[in-house]
Amino acid sequence: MTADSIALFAKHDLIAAELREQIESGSLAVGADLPSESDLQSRFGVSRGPIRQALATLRSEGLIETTQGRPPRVRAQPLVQSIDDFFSFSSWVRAQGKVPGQRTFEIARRRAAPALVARMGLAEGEFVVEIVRLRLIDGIPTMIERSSFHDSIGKALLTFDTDSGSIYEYLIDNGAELDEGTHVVDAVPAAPLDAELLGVETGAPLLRVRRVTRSRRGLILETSDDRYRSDQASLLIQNSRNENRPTPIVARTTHTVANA
Amino acid sequence: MTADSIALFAKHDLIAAELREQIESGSLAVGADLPSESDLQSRFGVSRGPIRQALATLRSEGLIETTQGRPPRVRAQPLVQSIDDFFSFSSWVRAQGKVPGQRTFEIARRRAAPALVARMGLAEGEFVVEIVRLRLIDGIPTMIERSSFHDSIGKALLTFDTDSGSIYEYLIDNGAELDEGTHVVDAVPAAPLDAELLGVETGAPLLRVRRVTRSRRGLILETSDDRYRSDQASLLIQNSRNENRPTPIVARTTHTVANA
DNA sequence: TCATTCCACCAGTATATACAAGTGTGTCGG
DNA sequence: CCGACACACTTGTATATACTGGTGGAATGA
Repeated sequence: MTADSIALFAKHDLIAAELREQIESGSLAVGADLPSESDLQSRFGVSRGPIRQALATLRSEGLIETTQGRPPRVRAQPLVQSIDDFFSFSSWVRAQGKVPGQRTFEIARRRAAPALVARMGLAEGEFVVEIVRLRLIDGIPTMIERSSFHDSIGKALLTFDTDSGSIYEYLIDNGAELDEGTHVVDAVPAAPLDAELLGVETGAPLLRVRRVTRSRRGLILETSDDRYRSDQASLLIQNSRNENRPTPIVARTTHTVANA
Repeated sequence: MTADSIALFAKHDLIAAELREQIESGSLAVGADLPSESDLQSRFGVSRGPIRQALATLRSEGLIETTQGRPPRVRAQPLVQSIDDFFSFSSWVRAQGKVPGQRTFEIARRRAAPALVARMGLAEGEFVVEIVRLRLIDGIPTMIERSSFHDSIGKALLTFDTDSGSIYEYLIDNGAELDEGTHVVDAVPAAPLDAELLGVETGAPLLRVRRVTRSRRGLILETSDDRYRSDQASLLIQNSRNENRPTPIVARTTHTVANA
């Protein structure tokens, strides 16, 4: 996990972080019981509130499961990705111990095409910065990325070496408020150019992820059309009817995960 | 929303349900402020704890967003599907005001093939119940479903009219503990048979969702391989870097949603 | 030996209270 | 007229306490 520079001053965040690290490092084995809430209270020297808040965080991340009457348990398959790993290709690949790569084919600042004007809610004639890149994992072509950035943040990209690394991280570091994203996932046939770059046959099925990224105020800052070689990447969703974990876990995977 | 027979006795659940209904009915408009926590305390006659728990639930569902120092606000695009709508094709289609349909091609009880033995963690020679169905939306072929059920619950299906409706709902009503699911999403070319049934060309890209459904105790009760016509259905994921809403929202959509 | 009962422990829920920290408004002064 | 400040209100965080109901193992009895 990358060091998160977000302030973690609250006790429940510190407690959650410590327990999370123990789980991810294997210090708390899969299936093992966590200390009971009262144990955690005395260990961390806090009251029950922060303990429960920390456990709720881990539960929402799918790392533990809780049952009334029993201590919390470490869940099997503690697959968790940080939100950055979902937004950023580079961060995702590195989190899996592999090496991300990219080859930029085009970066241009131009007036948005009519379809893009509608999709991004722009005024006619507004500029956007468009980038087309091939993304690689350990040198293997994996994804074609076509992004359009709002001019306000896109201009910064014109001076950025888009072959050097993560646009997402660059923008975040420069203060861009890429806050929330909507992703629509479907399957499309590979166009001739995409097929050649990805090393598949024309018409081969690709997993397409179209993303719209908004600022906190709802302004659309980026739209993207990412097409993955489906033998290189897939999407994983874990969800539960159990009221203890009402929200799903979503992650990208580099290959089909074993059915544990 | 279907009437949920799950017990909702806790006050925070009742409060969340009432606020949720006000949001979904439009009684609380998008962007409008919710009453402050102290207002809600006096309105519902409870202390601050259950109020905050209810708000946390709505926040995790993406219905509201909260900021320190300001009352909670109703989020734009309150797209929420119940968990049943994600597990059950029929429930999902009906929730969108459309008519689900199904044509059963095969239902059989047989010894599990070696690959299935491994995938479901069975003993060699164990029986499974396998079902192949074409699923339709308003009469339009949309998905090919190949499911394998653990014998313990599968036997009940042999006396069920699998053309009549939702297997999932039938099993739940009969006490099956289908508790959590893992879905792996990728893209595959249409096999000749699938292509014919779905009305697409052989090799056309299909969105494949492979599901493993487990009981609360981790026993694998069902595995399924669902292949969608990608012009009929797609997957939608909303997530946020904002710490207020750490968990994503996942939903199936019947067509590409407009980029609002 | 084995099933049943009992009980200590545990998480879920709820109340009351307190302080820190962010937001927005209104007032005051230049 | 407008900027700076103060203040009321709000959510975030934390403590202390209490009760309810589920779990699992130990003690009990047939």
